[in-house]
Amino acid sequence: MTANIVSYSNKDVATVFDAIADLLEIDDANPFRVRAYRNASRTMENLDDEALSMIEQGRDLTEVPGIGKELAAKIETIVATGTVKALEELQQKIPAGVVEMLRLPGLGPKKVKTLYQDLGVTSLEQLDAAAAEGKVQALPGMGARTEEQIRKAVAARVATGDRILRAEATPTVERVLDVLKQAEPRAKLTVAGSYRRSRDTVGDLDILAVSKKPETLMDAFVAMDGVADVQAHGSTKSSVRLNAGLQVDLRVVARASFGAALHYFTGSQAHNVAVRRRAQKMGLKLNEYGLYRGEKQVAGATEIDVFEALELTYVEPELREDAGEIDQAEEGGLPKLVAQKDIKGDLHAHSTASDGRNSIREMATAAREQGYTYLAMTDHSKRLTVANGLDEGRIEAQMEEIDAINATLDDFTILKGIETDIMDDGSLDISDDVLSRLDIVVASVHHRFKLSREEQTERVMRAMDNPYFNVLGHPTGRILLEREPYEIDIPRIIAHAAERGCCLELNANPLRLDLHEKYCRQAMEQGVLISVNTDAHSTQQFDNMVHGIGQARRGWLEKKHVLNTRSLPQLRKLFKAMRG
DNA sequence: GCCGTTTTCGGCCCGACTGTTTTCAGTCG
Repeated sequence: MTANIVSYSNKDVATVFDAIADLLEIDDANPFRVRAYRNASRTMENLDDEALSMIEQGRDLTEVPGIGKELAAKIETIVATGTVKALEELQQKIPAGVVEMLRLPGLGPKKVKTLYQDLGVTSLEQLDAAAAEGKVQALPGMGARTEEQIRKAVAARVATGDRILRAEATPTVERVLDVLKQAEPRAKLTVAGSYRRSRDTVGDLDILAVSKKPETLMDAFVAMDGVADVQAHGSTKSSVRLNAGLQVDLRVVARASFGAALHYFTGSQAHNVAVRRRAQKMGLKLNEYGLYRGEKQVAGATEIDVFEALELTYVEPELREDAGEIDQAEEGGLPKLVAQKDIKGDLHAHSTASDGRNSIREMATAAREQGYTYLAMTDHSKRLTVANGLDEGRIEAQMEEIDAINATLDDFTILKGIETDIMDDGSLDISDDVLSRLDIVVASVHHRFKLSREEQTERVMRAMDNPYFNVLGHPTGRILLEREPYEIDIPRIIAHAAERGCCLELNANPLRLDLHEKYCRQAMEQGVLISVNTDAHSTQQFDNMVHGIGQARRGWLEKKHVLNTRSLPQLRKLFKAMRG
């Protein structure tokens, strides 16, 4: 046995395939070959089973849709070595910095190739310098405008990253809709794109409008405050980049096309491709103006019409990722997704006792205003000294305080809880005696993020074995755009939770949205309940539930799959069973 | 590179806007 057994995950395979696709594009390969790699990358990322274990079990990778003989062989090589010859050869041919240029808006594979081959540019810095010196406009197919665009794009790239939190984009969405509404009060306005699909982060914003005066809307749009750069300004489509770096697209269509346009503009691209292919097979053509048989529009005014004409039930935006939703829609088997109104209470919240901003009573009042019937107070426990975590004595005092407040409430209940720390060895940092007297125990990892996958997984599984353990808090510890999840085998955790009968949290904090949708779906399939909690540290943060619900819906969860859609008596019964 | 109730070869979603062109390629979503 060697000391360092390294294996590579589906995620690594996806990364390699994407890199190959980028390089192939620049190398002027067959676009459909490029697409095959892109599709395979997406497929691998969403695949439930790890390729490595599939291979070990002797399963045939070509059974996975979009994976043929060639790609299956490459996957085998990648999971063993982390790379593959095809990638290495392309990397020899094309330097890494060239790929980075591909990410700039306005630059695609053809121009990047020209810049690289004719000017020898291999980094953003070199590109900017070449543009500054006027070398770019001398190239075939490029002019002064291209050069100017490149300089702006490089500056914007340096200033801002790629994507922003969905929650962070919300004020911009509201502001843009407001500007457009004022310009043309009769316009029908909708936000589409990944924002409408409730993705955790968004790369740009897509606004759709129905209006008889498209020019009025377009003019107001490109002239609005905060526009740094107008990238396109047409009669039905415009595109701007805001000062903050975010790109916003506006599309205007006629009423008869609204549904088709909304569907098209909502995406995802992969979903659109799959639906259009279905239309094609039925002898129809789907575009943003409608669904057509020859010249005749057969649907398009509403999304429901379009789906119906394609013999599909309505697909909620959150499910439109080409992840099996089309097959299910054909069979009428799509889930009835959980909604905010189904939530009866929040099971993870903090007060001033640890690091929260509001008292228990204030938190309870705010939770009640959300329409909830219960709230679990789960302050931090003693190991987390920076958050003024509670020891056993303070927990007992808090239990008494909660009893006293509950005595004054008639239609609302505060549950006694704790967010206990999972220690290095998988024990919990509060004694079983005290845990046994609480209504709910949320347990979380707050330190030692760098353990190996095996160690971290074992640690958390041991914590779950504690008889008073109810919910695993923010199971992977990810912070969006900031911190990767720690190494942990979530499918194993899910299997263990199924055995043990305990729950996983979907933390609704927009920075976390942890558990990821993919694992929500896996948990659901194995009968593990998900608790959608805000982890509120102030009364305002109860509003974060909407983000958690969005992620839950992306994870195909129905009301019955979510712990805190249960009434209080049902909840108590479940907790009792967990301890039984 | 994948895929097949029209095909094992020849297809592979579809259209708007821009810039550099004189009729269209490139890019984007």
